[in-house]
Amino acid sequence: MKPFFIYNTLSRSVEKFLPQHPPEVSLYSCGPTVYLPQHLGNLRAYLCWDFLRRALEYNGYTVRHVINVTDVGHMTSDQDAGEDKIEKTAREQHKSPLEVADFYLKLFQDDLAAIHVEPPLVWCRATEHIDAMIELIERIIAAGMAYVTPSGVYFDVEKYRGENRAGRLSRQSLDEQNAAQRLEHSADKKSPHDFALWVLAQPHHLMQWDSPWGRGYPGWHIECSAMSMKYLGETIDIHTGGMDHIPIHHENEIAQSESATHHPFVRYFVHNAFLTGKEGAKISKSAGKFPLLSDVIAMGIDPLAFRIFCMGAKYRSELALSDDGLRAAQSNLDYFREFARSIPAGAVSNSSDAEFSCEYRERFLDALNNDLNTPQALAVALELVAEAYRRGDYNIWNTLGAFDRVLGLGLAETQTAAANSAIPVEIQALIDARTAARKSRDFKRADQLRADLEARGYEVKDNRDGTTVYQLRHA
RNA sequence: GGCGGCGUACCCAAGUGGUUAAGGGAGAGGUCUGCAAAACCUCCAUGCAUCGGUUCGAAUCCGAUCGCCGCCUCCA
Repeated sequence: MKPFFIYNTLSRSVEKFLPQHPPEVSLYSCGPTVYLPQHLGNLRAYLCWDFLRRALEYNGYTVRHVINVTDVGHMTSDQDAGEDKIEKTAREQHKSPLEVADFYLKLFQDDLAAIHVEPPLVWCRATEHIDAMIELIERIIAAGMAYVTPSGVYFDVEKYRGENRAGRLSRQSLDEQNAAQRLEHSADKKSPHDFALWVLAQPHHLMQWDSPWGRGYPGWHIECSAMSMKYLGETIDIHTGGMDHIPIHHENEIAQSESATHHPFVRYFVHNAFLTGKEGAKISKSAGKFPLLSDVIAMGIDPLAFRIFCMGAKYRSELALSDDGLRAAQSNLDYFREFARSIPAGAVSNSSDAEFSCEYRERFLDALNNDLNTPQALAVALELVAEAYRRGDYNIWNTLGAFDRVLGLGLAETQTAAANSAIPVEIQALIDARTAARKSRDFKRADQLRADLEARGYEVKDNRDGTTVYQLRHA
């Protein structure tokens, strides 16, 4: 078994991956706040983690994947009071917070399904884990690392800093962070760096729960700590998230978690770089306009082409969204599918692949295990198919099938659909008529019949050996 | 101001010390074909922002310069 290497933000270096309890791997991904549709940049993040998960599974690991859903406590940064994002949308749309969260979570899950992101073992929602959060906050208070005030329970960052543990992820000392602005509406905080574990005295907040400190709601960071511990244990193998979460969210998660448990919270922190907009600008929800999967589909691009598009760049590199890039990915998708549809039945049932495929298997695994080098893995898969065509030896179906466990393009389904698609009688009649027309060299009529067939969704191709193949489009 | 990242062909993008700088898309030519499609073949960066340096050897390490971007406030 070849070792898997991954970049760990904690050490700022590529490390050999060693889970605590092989072959099991605990994987926690910071999930979205469900108050708006998730844009393509969000989707890229979950594609990155899907590639990670599938690569680990390809290596024989069993992955326990948990994704959280933030449906309370995530504040806007409006200077004034700051409003809960979910509640803000609820007000604007005249819905309840629960309706808003349900609606956008469903939308998100539908998008993930369209790009073949495997569902996690657990989707966990903040509002359904209030008890776990309260318990954890109690542990933090008991450890002397948090204090209760009339406006809320705050984590004592100064005290934590005394233990010389702050800033490990971001490599920034607290003094370097310009936190002056943050004091304004939280005079109870001992230090501007302190962050809320539990918020009190916000009567206008729609979502409130009883707690030992009074009615209120949880701070944003505590949910990830509480839920990852609940489902994956107090030390998890891999925690993923966007680069933007390194300096605040993940620092705080580490601080509060380790204060409570006194042992490491996460072994490998893995962060993805952003998808950038068409002008090289960052895509962000707060900026207002952002591209969605539905925009891609409206361009005539298959959602799975977006999957390939994202596979074409490393998770740690920024990726520039572009129409050309999406179309290039669509070409790749068509190429794989065309191979799957036209592969001879014998090559599908053959259990032993051509010898030349061995080298590709090795290169594919090496690419994945080298810090999840998906662009290289994709290149290997494309080259494998090209070589099969070149040699006229299509006995690579097992290898390609193995690759597709990571590529996630559903090529087996494409093949099955093409093989099982029955040609209706009236279509067969048109085909026969065209064949006859070609034989009598009435090409005008043959071309007319081809156009008819294409209008009905059938693609007509004349192969080298003179036969003609007909297949459903977009199988 | 502080922290961090990036700059590889027309476009996207691998490669981070050592043979001819992956792969895809676009483009050009060709094979096949009645035509087309598909597929395959050939061509497409003596050069990796610029200038220095280290080295037997650098896109890859170091320094400077220019340009772009992110974070430090909600964001994957």
